[in-house]
Amino acid sequence: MSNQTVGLVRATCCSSLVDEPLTRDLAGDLAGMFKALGDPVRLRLLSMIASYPGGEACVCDLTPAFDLSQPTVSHHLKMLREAGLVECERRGTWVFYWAVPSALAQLSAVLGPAATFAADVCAGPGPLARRS
Amino acid sequence: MSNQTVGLVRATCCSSLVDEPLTRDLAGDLAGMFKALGDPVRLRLLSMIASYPGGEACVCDLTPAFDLSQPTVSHHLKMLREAGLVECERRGTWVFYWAVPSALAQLSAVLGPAATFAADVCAGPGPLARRS
DNA sequence: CCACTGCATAGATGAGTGTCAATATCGAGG
DNA sequence: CCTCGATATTGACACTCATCTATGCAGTGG
Repeated sequence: MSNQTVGLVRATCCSSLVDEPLTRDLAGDLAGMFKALGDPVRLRLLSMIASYPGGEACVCDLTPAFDLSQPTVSHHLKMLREAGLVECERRGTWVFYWAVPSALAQLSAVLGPAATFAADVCAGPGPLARRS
Repeated sequence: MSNQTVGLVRATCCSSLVDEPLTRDLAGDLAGMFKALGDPVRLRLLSMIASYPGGEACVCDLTPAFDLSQPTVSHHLKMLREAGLVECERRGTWVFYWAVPSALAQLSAVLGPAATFAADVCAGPGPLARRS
């Protein structure tokens, strides 16, 4: 529903932390994605994938960048995949991964309004009204 | 330090997933915050706090909303606090929590560009070039 | 057909996490 | 002071997770 701002992807309509408390279901879905990002290795993996020329990267390019065994990296990629943050495709011997824009946009949109809203209302961190 | 854009807090300048691979340090910091959001209870807590009138909420308002013991809710609030996502203050008998805008803005900023970038380059999810 | 390379899966293990009951702490009010 | 209500802390326990080694599976190329 509702018109989407051109050039700015709004995954699910207007869902934000500040508009109203998240429903149990939505919170569960979002938490699943955030949890996938809650590991330095996975965050770097996603960043490497997204920043690779063409927006996709081969596993053979990612694995050597970590001091981890190949199965461990493969495991983290699987977590990102199951969270819906990346997708992959086999091309001959190699497997290529790319980020899922809509998923990242949804997460960004959930946090964005909360940040700007709070920044508007109160200048800087801290409570707005100090009723003793 | 460093000047902040008025009305829109940009925690660390222009850091995004797609610009370049995240450094080990930054990935660690960000992952710590994402991990804190990687639990449905904490996500709902943050949402309830941020969406409360005035942008802050008393613990006594939050606890009854969950089918969890009071210590458990207190534990989750501590996690959010240690991640830098919320701050709190005691007022008499009660303790009030509010969200930290700059932290949420930083997380949103890290994901946002990645989403719009990828959305621009390739229409919809999927690899851009299919070189067999 | 066979060996080799790239990647995923399986099983094991130590560290971390979410939850609770019990207890401590902190302010308010009599 | 002494008690009471509101939060935080502690300690315990089951469960999840990050990591490894070993193994399996899919393409490639001789």
